[in-house]
Amino acid sequence: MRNTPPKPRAGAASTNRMEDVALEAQVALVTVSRAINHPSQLAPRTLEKVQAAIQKLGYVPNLTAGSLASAKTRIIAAVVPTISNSFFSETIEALANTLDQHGYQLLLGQTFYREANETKIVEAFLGRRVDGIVLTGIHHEKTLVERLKASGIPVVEMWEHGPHPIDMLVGFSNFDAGRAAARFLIARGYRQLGYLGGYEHRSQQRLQGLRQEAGQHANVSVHAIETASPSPIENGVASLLELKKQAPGLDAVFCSNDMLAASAIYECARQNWKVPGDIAIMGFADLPIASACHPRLTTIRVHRKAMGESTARLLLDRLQGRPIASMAQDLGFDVIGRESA
Amino acid sequence: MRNTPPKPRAGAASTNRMEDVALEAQVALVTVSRAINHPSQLAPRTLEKVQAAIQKLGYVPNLTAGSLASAKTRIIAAVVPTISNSFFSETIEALANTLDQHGYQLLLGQTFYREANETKIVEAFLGRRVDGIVLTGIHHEKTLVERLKASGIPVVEMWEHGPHPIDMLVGFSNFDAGRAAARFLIARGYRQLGYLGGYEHRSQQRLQGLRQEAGQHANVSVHAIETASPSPIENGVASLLELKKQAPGLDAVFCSNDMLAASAIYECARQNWKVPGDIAIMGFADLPIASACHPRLTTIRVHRKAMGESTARLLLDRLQGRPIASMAQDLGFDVIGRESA
DNA sequence: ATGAAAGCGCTAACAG
DNA sequence: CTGTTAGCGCTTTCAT
Repeated sequence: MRNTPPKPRAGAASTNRMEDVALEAQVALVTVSRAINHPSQLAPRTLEKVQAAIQKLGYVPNLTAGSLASAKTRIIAAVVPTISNSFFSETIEALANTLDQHGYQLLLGQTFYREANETKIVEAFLGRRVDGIVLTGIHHEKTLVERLKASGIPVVEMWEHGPHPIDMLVGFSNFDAGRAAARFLIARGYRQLGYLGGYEHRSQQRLQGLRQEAGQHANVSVHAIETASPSPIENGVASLLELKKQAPGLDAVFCSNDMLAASAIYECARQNWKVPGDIAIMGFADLPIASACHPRLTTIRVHRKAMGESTARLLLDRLQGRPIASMAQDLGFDVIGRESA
Repeated sequence: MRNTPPKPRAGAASTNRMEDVALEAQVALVTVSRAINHPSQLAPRTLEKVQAAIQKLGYVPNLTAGSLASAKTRIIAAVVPTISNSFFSETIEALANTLDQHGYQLLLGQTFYREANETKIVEAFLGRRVDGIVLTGIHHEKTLVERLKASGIPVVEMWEHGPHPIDMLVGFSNFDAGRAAARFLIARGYRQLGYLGGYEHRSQQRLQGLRQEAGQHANVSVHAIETASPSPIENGVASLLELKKQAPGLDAVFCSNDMLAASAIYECARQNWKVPGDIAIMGFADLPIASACHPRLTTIRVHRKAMGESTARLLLDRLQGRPIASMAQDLGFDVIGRESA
């Protein structure tokens, strides 16, 4: 049935091509293309004919070919430390979902908290000529930043906030979140603050914030233990005990993650420490578990879903040539006072 | 510097092309291609020359073009209900990581527990000519199954087990897991079993298993409440209270998810119910929180990471023409007896 | 070991 | 509104 059946090459697909549809519908190949991509440009009757042919042949357009011809892939790549952390999985979920609704798809990369991985992964994504790139945080290898800036490809950095984005930015200040936590705890009368968190960059920023705010108050001290993993649970609980041993007067602990905080609350129960009587616990993120805890967890809510959605919208606006309202969006955070602190 | 600088088309990339590298290295274009894809076929000196040129120009091969020419995309698509659920995020994490190590990348789709979404998403993936597809579960729309079978594309279904896979299968029997939970609870002396879980298909299978095992014992009853969402926390806790009201003699509850179980344990503390004295709680999955709980959570461990890795390996073996040891892998599960039941 | 030629399946420009 | 022509940048035969 083929028009020109030349010696079929190795990679030759056994699938129907646009030409087959054109033949079937008795129109030119380009008309089929238009029926798919710009249906409004066609006469209703022509459109129908083509659609019928597509239907009949079960034709599925080859987007790879389309991408090559149009220099647009309709793929967005996102790089996060790991999707096992609810922090990022919910943002990615929202991002992918929003993109999907507009015909874009998400290619996923994970760094496992290694900067060098990030550079390598993005390199691979650039090779795929993705239409946009989403990065976690604002700290990247210098070569990566340069490459990205040179490429002119839309980039969104998320989950942090800072003065010199590569391109666009959607996040919040982790430092300020740490300060807010300190302010909250201090206002509630706690004086010996502890910090439980990993070595991850954003956690560290929150710790800095905590320290700086605490430093502005007499009689307020900060005790921190970094656990070995970036967002730990088991280690975290061990660290709580260690922390309490080092600073017996510890009266409140700010955890870098609600899951860690939830585990800490369990550990306090195990130790027979009253929360918040003997020790107050504050979390971070406002994950679902935070409101299920007993006592309910005081925490800092960050807008995980909104970050994903805003990131998607920014990218879509840019790709579709719409004006960008604000290149750097600070979505902030909310201190949620519950029972645990 | 271009060889033939014709009127630059719209989508014309400003990037270096293979030809630019060839010019720079004074070799034929195809030699550059080989330097990248089959370096062993080249004379060492030629290879060096080309690599130097690539380096000098900062050349990044266009994988879209390569994909079109070779009919291979090196992209694997995976569809899960949602990555917000740790169940799937850890499997996807392992999958993506393993694929990445072999030069494959992951395109992510989420159904949000709607079968129809799955069909639509996979359709889009097929348009991208992905090299393989990963599906969650063994229940799909009929049209999807047919399309997939007809396409001949490698498919792995995961997180369940059953007799008629579309192609390959990596998972475990949720039904058997439910039975195992019942057997465990009954052996520990519990008689009025409760079930807390969502309407999700795999949860339902576990409930069926629980019921069927319970049915084989006199004096053992099962009380179930389905919560409104597929894997709920807040509702789940409310349901626990409801369940206990309906069946005051309830002595053990099997939760469809460790997070739900952890929340249930918190709720019991709030109600002043001793766990496991007044009520035993059993979870599912063995998430990190399970071993941090107080009391530590008795649960069923499933091999989330291993499922992702096996899925990747199966796909890679198939794509690279290696023989497939077993097309359907049952990775099983382990009952982990801790303190809560 | 290297090269020349011929597409992969589609979209964009330019007519008509 | 529809068609013709010319590639997108790469990989694959097939030849040397």
